[in-house]
Order: sequence, then C-alpha cells, then structure tokens
Amino acid sequence: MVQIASIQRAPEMGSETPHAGSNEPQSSIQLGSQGLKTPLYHQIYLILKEQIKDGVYGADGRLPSEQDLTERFGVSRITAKRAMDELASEGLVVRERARGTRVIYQPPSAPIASSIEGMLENLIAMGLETTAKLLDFVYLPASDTVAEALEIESGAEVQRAVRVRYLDGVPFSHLTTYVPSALGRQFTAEELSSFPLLSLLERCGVDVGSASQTITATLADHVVAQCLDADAGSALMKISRVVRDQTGTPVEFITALYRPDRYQYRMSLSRVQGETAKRWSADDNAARTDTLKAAQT
Amino acid sequence: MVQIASIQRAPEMGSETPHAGSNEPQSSIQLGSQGLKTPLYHQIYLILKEQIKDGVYGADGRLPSEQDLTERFGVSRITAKRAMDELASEGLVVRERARGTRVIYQPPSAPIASSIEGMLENLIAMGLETTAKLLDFVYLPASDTVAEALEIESGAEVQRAVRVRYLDGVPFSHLTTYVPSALGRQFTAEELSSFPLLSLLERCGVDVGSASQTITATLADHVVAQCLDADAGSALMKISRVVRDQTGTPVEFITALYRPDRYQYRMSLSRVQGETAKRWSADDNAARTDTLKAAQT
DNA sequence: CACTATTTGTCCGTATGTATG
DNA sequence: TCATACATACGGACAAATAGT
Repeated sequence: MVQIASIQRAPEMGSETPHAGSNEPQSSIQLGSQGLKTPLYHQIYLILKEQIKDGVYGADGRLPSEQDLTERFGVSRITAKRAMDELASEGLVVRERARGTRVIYQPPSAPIASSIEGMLENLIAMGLETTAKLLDFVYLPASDTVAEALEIESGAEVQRAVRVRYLDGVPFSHLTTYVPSALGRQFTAEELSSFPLLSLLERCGVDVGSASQTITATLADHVVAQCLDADAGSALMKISRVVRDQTGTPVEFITALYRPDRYQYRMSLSRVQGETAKRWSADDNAARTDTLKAAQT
Repeated sequence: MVQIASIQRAPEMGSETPHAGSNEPQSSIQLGSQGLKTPLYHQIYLILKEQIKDGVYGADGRLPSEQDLTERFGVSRITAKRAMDELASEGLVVRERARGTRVIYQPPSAPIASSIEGMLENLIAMGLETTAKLLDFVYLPASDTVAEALEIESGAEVQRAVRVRYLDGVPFSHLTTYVPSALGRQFTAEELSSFPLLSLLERCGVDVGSASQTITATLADHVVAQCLDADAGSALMKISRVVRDQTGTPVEFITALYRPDRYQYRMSLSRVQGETAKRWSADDNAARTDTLKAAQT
C-alpha cells in the first residue's frame, strides 16, 4: 500500500493514523553543510519563516514544539528554542508556556501581485520605472564561464558591471553583466547606472535579436544579501541570460538575482496538439513578470 | 573609472556620492556588529573566491597582501589571514612566505547539460522516463490557498498527493498536487504512482486547455530535503501551476520543488517589434527543460 | 482534587569558534 | 603567541502553566 512519510503534517482532523509504525530513525537531516556558516538556529528560523508564509501552519497556526524541532533537525532544544524566539521577536508567532507556539501573522489576504504588463523581462520599461546603483564597473579578462557564454576566447577583455536595481526605493534585483570590451567602451559607468544595459547596447547600434536564459535557485551569500536587504542563507531566484544580436553573436551575459518575495516569474501555457502527442506551448503575450509588493520587513 | 568595490555598506543613509578617483578604499564592511551572522573571515573568503573565479587576479594571480585586506575590509590581520588560509586549504591559492598569495586554480570544465528535448515541462515524456514514489495520498478540505487556486469554496474536499519523482534513480522533484475531489475519485493511488497526473486527468475525460505557472525559489525544509537527498536550508526552485480545462475550470494545482543542480528552466526569447517599443517574445519551440548532470557536490 | 503529559521559561556548566588587541 | 570577550551549540536539570484523565 501507500507508505506515508508524513512527518510534519498540518493539523487535520480524521485520517490520522496514530503513529504508523514507521518511526524513522532518520536523525541525519543535514543542515547547512553547504559552505554557508550561518548559525543553526538562524537556518531553522529561515525555514520556519518560509513555511509560515506558505501557510503550512494555517489551520490553527500551531508550530512544532521545541522538542519536535530538536528531533527533526537534530539540534539541541536551546537551538530550536532560539529559532522560535527569533520568530517571536519579529512578531510572526506568539509563544505561550505550555500552550505551544502559534502563528500570529496574516498574509495580506492575497499576496497582491501588481503586474508590470509587457513582455518577459521588459528591461526598458523596468529601467524607466526603477533606479539602479552601480556597485562595480571594471574591465577584466573573461573567465572560462563568461568566455563560453559570450563565445569569445578565454582571457579576452570584458566589461563587468554589478548593479542593484530598486523599485520604489526597495532593493529588487542584483545584476552582474558581462559585455565584450569593444562594446562596453562605447558607454560610461555613469550611463550604466541610469539606463538599462540593453538600451545602451541598442543605442550603440547593436541590433538585439534573441536571448536564451536559464532560471534556477541559489542561496544568498552575505554580499548579495546585504544588497537585497535579505538574510544571508535565504533562497533567491537566479536568471542567467545570454543576449545575441541579429547575427547570433553574443553581446551580453547577465546573471540576475531576485528576492522571491519581491519577484516571480509567471507564464501562461496552452495545451496544443503536437506531432505525436499533446504538448505545452508558451503563450506569447502572457509570459510576463510580476512584482509582488513586499509584505513586510 | 569606478572603484572595485564588491562590498557594500549596510543601509547607511546619505553619502550617495562615491569618491570618484579617490584612492580611499571605500570599503570597510559594516559588520562585526550584531546584525550579521556570518564570520568575518568567511565573508572575506567568499568575496575573494568570487573574484578569483571571475578572473580578477588572472594576470599574475597575485592577491592582495594580508595588510591590504586588513585596511580594505577594516579587520584585523589575523582575520584577513584566515580568509586567505581558507582559500589555500581549498587549493584555490598558494601562499608562500614573503612571496605573497597567488591563484592556482583552473575552473572545471563547464557543467555538461544534457537536454531533455521537448516542450516546457513535458510531463508525459517525463512521466514515461522516470519513476515516482507516492508519499501521501489523502482527501481533505481545501485550504484558502488551494481553494483560491482551484476556484472552489474554501473547505471543499480535494485530493492531495505528494510524490517524489526520480530520474535514473536519483531524486529529482518533489510534487504536491491538489485535485478537486470529484476528479480525484476517478483514479487510484496506485495509478498515481505509475502515471503522470495529467495523463490520468485526460484519461478521465478532462480536456486540458491551459495552465499558468509561477517560478520562484524557496528553502528546503527537513522533509523535502530528505526526499530530494538535499540539505535542509538549501535553495530549491519552486514552480506552482494551475491547470485548466478548455472551459477555463481549474482541474489541478501543483507545486513542484526541484534541486537547482539537477533541474533548470531554460527558454529562448526573440526580440520583436511591439506596438510602442521592442519587446521580448517567448520562442515557442525553444522553451524546454534541461537536466543538468551534477557537476560536483 | 490529584496525577500525568506537554510545552515553554530559566538556569547551570562546558566546549568550540570567532575576533580583537 | 597570549589573554580576553563574545557568540554559538550542546546537555542536563528544574520550574511553571496548561490540558486531559
């Protein structure tokens, strides 16, 4: 039959098999061995915080006890307690002796998504409505990764710029761009902090034709975290994109990092009949980017 | 020329004016105080590591001296030394007395991406080439979030299934699906662990028409981490999708979690002329999902 | 009213790691 | 190298509030 490994389950009535035999001797949930030296209690705090925001404890808002966390994360009770105390100090939960820890946090009903209409990563529109701060601007030899993306020789000179983009004064994205040196020399650092890179390239005569991008996730290191006003060790959305001109020559390689609570990638799909079977097709006018109003913090 | 400052001060007000051309290293990190949890030496280590990877010291591979770092980051020499020792212990640099610290690092060959050709989130193809394990299968009242996604009344009965999908025996994705009860009753838990949910729905007569999905990032809690053989607190890519039939009625709400080192979302874009300005357009046949062979870790 | 189990609050001591001077 | 301070993390122990039997 179906084996249910429901450890943390939202409080539900019924169908509650009391202690279904499989008392997992797991005990080896590894925390934070991924190179980040974030304190244990803070890692647990981040996980719990996200679960709260996802409404995992929405029913009666009851969080696991300190003892539960002790067993599940393999830490001492003091450490588990500190994680919950940190939640309480931010007003996300209320802790009462002998009564447990309950969520006292109301997600603004609907996480209001104010759409920036237009196409996917509408850089120009975004650029006009936002501000950017230039953190770094330097010419350096291309690393292998950058060289491969831009299809140039490794070691060839490229321009690297690191910017933070703000929306309504709130840090929004962390951008690292690489441009072949010859192109980069055609604009200045000052222009780069005022205009989107893409519009600068088009002004330089580049006829932008296509782009390919990869979306993934990564952890915030302390440098990026500071830029985005986020916690080190929190999850970020990462988009890497190579932009090419009409001849297919790469003109820009960009890596963008976003706080997931302030930016999400949304798209619509249609189910169409393919050659052999039905498949998904991306709706053209529907792929767009949305900005979520920051709930708090 | 803008100074190389990959370091940012904290939300300090004012002083928006960088000292252009000034020799003053505008870079002491605002830390050491209470706000940051990451050790100083490790923060510096991360910054240096990234600079090395970007080829900042590519010429002769010479890193700043301990004294340089001491001044630049505003820390003691011991702390600067530890950061460089950490680099050395990882084999990134070589330290020689009175000779300084040099980069001895060759980036590994690019992580090979073996594409699974086909359309965006080609569920059926994936379902046929992978295995799935059913972790949970239960009927329960819809939470507010689920009810809103499926456009049903909060508390109406829905079927929830939690599965882990494996690719070549390696845990690949963690799927939580919600289906209206009436639809869910038409197939069994056993079928769900063998066939993709979408094909089961189509077998039941559902004429799948469209879907809208949101891509974001989140942290792995201990439960998901165990399922995906990852660390709790690591970053995961998260895709939430509402699938609708031809009439626009939601038939499925799914939340999928992926390890970023095993799954990435890739798409191609074209630059087309819009009504007012040029914009990006999603290439239809190019949006696809790729699986990356684990490069390391 | 005990009695018990939970759960949180508080305290102790100890060990290790971090950072400065 | 040493001394000092502070933060982190552990284990143990006890007390206090709450709920159920």
